[in-house]
Amino acid sequence: MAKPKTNLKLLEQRLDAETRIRDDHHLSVRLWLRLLACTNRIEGVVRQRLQADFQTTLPRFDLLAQLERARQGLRMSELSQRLMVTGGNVTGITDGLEKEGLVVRESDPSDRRAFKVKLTAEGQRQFARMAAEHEQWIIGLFEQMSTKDKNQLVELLGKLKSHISQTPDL
Amino acid sequence: MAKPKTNLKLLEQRLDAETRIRDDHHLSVRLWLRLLACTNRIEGVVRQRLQADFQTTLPRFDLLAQLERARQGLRMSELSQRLMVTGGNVTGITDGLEKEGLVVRESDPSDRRAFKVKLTAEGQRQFARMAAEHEQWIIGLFEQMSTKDKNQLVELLGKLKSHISQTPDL
DNA sequence: GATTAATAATTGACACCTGAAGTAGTTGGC
DNA sequence: GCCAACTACTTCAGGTGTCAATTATTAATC
Repeated sequence: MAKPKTNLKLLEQRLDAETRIRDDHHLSVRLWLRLLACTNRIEGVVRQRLQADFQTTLPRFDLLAQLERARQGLRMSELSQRLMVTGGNVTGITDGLEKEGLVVRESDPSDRRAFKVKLTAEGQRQFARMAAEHEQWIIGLFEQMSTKDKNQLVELLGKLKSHISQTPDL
Repeated sequence: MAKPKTNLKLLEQRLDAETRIRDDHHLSVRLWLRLLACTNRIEGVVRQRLQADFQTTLPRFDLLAQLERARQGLRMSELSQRLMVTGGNVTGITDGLEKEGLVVRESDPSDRRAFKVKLTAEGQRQFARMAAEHEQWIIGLFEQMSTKDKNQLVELLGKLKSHISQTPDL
């Protein structure tokens, strides 16, 4: 095998290209780490305050929020989809909320395998209180960022979301 | 008390202002939900693949990654800070990794309360294999986004991060 | 040098979350 | 009508995460 003659110009171009690619890769990782840091921080604050002010948790709050928007009630499987968690998990959280009287499982006459999960009156009251506070927390966390920057972020994250939703599971 | 004469122009301005504020609040919530959706999606993909390809988990991977960058070893408390999780959690994950032989706790002669946690040779081998794959996953997930957009996102998330890091715990 | 306060790590109780296996009810051919 | 395939939900085991309490050691104060 003959040793190939090196073409400096080409080599330089190739190195530049590789550098660019490597930088771009590095950029992706940096982006991911930053995304994660921001999300974890905000989630942590919200979780702490839910605990401190209302003695409840984020997953419970999220489940109530879904029911609030769907007064006719939701099936366990619908909750599972909307909350993006597994069915087994929804069972557990619903058990807890039902025990606290914030939620009921009503058996669905049209399909005896399924339930309609609904907010109780007490559940509605409690959620309303929490939701108002919760919104203020979110607003507060983002308030130092300009409206322009927020709009840009929403825009860019929208792109990202549509791209990654194409990546298949597994 | 004289009934104030309504100034339509001012009233309109005020309504506009309130609308703007309400929209901005809505914007913050939308931004938060989108941020969360993106992060959860990516994290889910990474978690699934770590499980499928390496029979391991994200927290274990993260802990190994910290040790890889700190060859001299890290204390449990340092791991706790860097991983942004509580000490009790680090104990558990380290227990698992030690049982699998990827990590060792070396007692620190300068402070008999503390350990230096270090990667074993096997730990280094396994992590190297995983890290290479992992980087490709991240690159793949972001590859449809332009370098310009990625740079902008990193930028904006940087701002967000610095703002929210000012929010005090509790 | 003895007491007190602070620090490093572990433990235990509880909540989440997943994936796989199990139960009960529905549905679509045949 | 019957049965196989599917669907709704629960259960269980295992890993992750928190907080509060505990143990062991070190540091600080007197």
